[in-house]
Amino acid sequence: MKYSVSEAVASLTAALLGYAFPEWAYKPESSPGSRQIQLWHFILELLRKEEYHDVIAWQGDYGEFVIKDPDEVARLWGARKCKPQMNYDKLSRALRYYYNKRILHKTKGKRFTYKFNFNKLVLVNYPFIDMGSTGSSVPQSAPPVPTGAGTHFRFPPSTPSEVLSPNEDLRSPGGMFSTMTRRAARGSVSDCSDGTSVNSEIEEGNTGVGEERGDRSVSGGGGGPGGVGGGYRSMLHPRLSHETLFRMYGGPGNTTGHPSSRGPTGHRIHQEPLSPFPVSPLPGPGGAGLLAPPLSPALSMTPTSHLPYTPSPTLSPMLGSHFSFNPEDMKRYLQAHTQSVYNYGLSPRAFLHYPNIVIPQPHRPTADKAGLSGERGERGERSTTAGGGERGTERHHHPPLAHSAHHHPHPPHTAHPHPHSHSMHHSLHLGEEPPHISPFKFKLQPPPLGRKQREGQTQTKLRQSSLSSGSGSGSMSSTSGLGSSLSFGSDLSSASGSGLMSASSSTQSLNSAGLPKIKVEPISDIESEEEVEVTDISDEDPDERDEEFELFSPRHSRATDQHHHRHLANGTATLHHQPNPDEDLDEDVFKAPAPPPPGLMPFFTSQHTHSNAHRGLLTLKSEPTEPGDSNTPPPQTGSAGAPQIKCIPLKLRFKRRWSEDQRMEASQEESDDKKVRPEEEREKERQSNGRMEMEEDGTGSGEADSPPLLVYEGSLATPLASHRRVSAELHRATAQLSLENKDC
DNA sequence: GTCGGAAGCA
DNA sequence: TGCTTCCGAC
Repeated sequence: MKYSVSEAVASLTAALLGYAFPEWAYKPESSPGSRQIQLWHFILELLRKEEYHDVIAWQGDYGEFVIKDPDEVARLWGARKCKPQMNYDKLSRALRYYYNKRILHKTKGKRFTYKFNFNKLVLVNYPFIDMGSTGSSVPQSAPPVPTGAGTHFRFPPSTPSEVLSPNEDLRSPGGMFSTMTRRAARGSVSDCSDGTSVNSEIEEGNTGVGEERGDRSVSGGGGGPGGVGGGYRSMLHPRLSHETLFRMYGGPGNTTGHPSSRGPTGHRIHQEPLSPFPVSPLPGPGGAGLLAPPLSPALSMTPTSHLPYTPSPTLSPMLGSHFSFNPEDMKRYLQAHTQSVYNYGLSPRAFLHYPNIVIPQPHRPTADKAGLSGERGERGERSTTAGGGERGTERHHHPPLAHSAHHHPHPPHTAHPHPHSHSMHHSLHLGEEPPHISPFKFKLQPPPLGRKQREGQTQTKLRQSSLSSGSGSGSMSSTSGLGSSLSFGSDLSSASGSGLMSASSSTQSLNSAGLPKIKVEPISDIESEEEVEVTDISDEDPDERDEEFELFSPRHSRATDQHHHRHLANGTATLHHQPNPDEDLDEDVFKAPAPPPPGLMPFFTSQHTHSNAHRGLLTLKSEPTEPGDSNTPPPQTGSAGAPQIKCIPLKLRFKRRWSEDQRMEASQEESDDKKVRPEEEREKERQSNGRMEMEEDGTGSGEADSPPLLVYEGSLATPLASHRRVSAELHRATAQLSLENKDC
């Protein structure tokens, strides 16, 4: 067809250009519902052509581009669409429509600067791909964002310099072909004769080229997983499973030589799927190959001016070589992605593309009922220890982001109610490796902006936890959420004081550049516990939730603070969201609960809905160790307490743990008090603490911060202060009951 | 400059 | 559906 050629050309062009931008992104076919080129396609076209870089170019953050010459761009667009009257005002209106579609965002404070939400584009273009574990249940087209674009991008763009490494950046398949590419790239962008293709001539003969490119990428070290024949064209099966994706993107670190690191074709797949774009949904001539995830245009083309290195899209230092997992590089990639998450809205899911990244998973050798008790014991011990750095205690809430190095102690998720939704988990288990506990965890470090507040937050009792999903749109200033570090797979339950540590560590991790960074650090139970915040965006307001990055955005944090955080004694808060079906799939990454230990499965399975699942997660996450929370988490707003749980053992268990912890803490506290304070004072304090606890329980004030899950239906709702005591007792009693329900 | 509603077109 | 056009508001 008319596109086959053009596609091939586009593919080639992209390859030659050295930036892996899936050709499908430029194709009309990738614009559902329209045979006409869409504006964003057009923009991409311009962006990928050097000749237009003086008119429009990638700049700033990942996916961010600036229209240097609005009039010219408008003119080109008008020419392209045969709309001579086109002007920037109209063009910009069209761009604004992308806001709600989440295809594009406006970079506030920067004129003519926008950002692509690649994740969204992917979703748009890969409707059939189950991007998230729960993605299947999520509507593809998220609801419009009521708050408008204004609420987005709370994070000032951070400099990519730290985020991107030249190598990574350049790991595009076709760097060496830059010259050709440029030549080839020259097309008539303003050709209004052909509404479907910007550069019709260029795209001619696209077919087949993609494969070639794919091959090149393999040999060229390109970006890609190369191997994957078909270049950007994807030969994906209509229903690409997560497993497949993982395979595509490399399973366990290549260092492990995991089978999953190889593509279907047997080509080695690189673990660094840099591009936010997954394989093209379009069938490729090659047939079977999965494409190598192309580098994101943003990554490859991202600005050069402020980068310490020059990420020329056309030259890749890495040419001809295979990617080998380099922790440093990986880290950078992660950072880039993180940045995207923070600043650009990319989903944390992007981490899925980084098989080598170890997302701490709960280390539960047995992953059984015993796990809890054991865990509990560990925790208890830890709780008494200030900085316990034991590892392997992280728990499940981590989204199954990566599996390679990181072992998933969880048993097969066969019991999972959402086969599709949690396919990721399955994929993670590909090639079941021996249990391995990652000694490191990756934490998303909030951008600078949040830091200040975060510190403030920390100082303020570390009450607000960042990742909350709030419904309200926050102001830039409210960055409390930023302070939270995301710990994928980190354990919520933490020893007391962990929050502080976490906060400090996070702050620490923030570099002067202010980039959101991925913090790689030894897993500390305590820390992990506190970091749990991350989470569940499922409940967020559709609009807000919509943007993945918002998970990390201050706004969320703030909102969460106000409405969803559960404040932990240690200063960390767990957030919970209100279920929202419209959520972006991206969020699933977070949402997707890691498989619970067998014993807990019932609980999870019972959570059928998205939100429920989340809650389940949250519940786990919030597994509280903090004394302050020990009694009862605040009631979750909305349906939190819904009788979805048939078998409550989990909660009960948690409860029990809480109670125990509380007791322990109390004891400890008392001991401490005895040392330094008179009995009377101690008593006073205890009482005070008790009140606080009760309040946090949900029996008191904490409506805003209602914690999700752990809440017991029965215990939660005791609004009256007079009932606090009773409630506490009830909780304890319940905890006891948990023993009975243990086997539920 | 940016936003977003409204109406209209293909 | 995806803009295009117009326009008032900020």
